[in-house]
Amino acid sequence: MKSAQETLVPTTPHVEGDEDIGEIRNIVGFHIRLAHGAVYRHFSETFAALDLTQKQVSVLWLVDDHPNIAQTGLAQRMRMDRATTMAIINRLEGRGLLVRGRSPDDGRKQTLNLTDSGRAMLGTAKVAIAEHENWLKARFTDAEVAHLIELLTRIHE
Amino acid sequence: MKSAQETLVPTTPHVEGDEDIGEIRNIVGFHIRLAHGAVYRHFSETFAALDLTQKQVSVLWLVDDHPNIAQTGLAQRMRMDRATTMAIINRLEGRGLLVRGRSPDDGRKQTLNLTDSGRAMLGTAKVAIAEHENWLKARFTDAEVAHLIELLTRIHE
DNA sequence: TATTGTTATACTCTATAACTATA
DNA sequence: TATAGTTATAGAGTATAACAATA
Repeated sequence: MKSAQETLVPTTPHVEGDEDIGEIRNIVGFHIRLAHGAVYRHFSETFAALDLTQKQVSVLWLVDDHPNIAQTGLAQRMRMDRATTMAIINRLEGRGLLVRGRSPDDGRKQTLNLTDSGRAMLGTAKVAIAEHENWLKARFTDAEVAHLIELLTRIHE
Repeated sequence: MKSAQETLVPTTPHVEGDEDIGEIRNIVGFHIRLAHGAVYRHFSETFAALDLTQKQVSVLWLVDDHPNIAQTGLAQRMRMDRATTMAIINRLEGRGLLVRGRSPDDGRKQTLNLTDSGRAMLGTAKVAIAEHENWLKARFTDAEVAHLIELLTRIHE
């Protein structure tokens, strides 16, 4: 994309309040936030027609990969708390993309599974994800992609 | 706004629903989202006492680096739209951390500058950011940090 | 007691639309 | 016409607290 000018800010002063942690562009967290925002925006554009968010697609995908998964299992994989997970599940269930069921093993748990409609939606979503990922990966070599994933994994795992 | 579909992909035909784009853990966007979430949560904990968000700290820092910056200039650097920027500025101004002024050059623009209180808060925040960054960087070598920033920059710039 | 699901609540971020003032 | 700021509105994500049912 295009860059904002940046490029400067003369390292500067010794004024009070100077803890000397450097410039904001050297802060890793700042770049993660901006990169996430850029990815989020492109994702939203790509999925506007499907009316699905990142979280919703991830949930559909994970439920498809793990039939009968409980909400807590989903929450762990997504690094979300129960309440946040509930909100997303409610939305997807309301649209008829997945169904809740009773777990035969544990009366406290519920099973989550995709409906036929949900599976069809996931299929379409995966095509859009492939396009989205191509946009994202276009600026990297395969080795760089692998390295980036490895570095990011060290942060969230 | 652009609908996705078509454009691609018959890498694997056959079975319906099989787009064969691999596993979710090979999706770069998935890892960026999880990493961002992990960083966001740690940031929130670190800044709970200061009651500042990532966005708010970034704005304070950028205003300090660019005195008299206009809201639109800030929006460009933060990759936010005007309305989002307004909300953050209003909050910070309400807390007395920055002030709006009239631009002498352009009657449409306003100048943003930190108050003494804002500068003091930024000083404290930078200490907390240093701690937060140390937590984040602990899992990387210096070379890896530099590489990670370089890769992330290619995404958001 | 601990876990799972649930509901209620609240705040932030994000975005769009429409309006005003200025260029 | 275009830009800058503003206001109103809305949806999504995030989180905490409290509760019921089950283990």
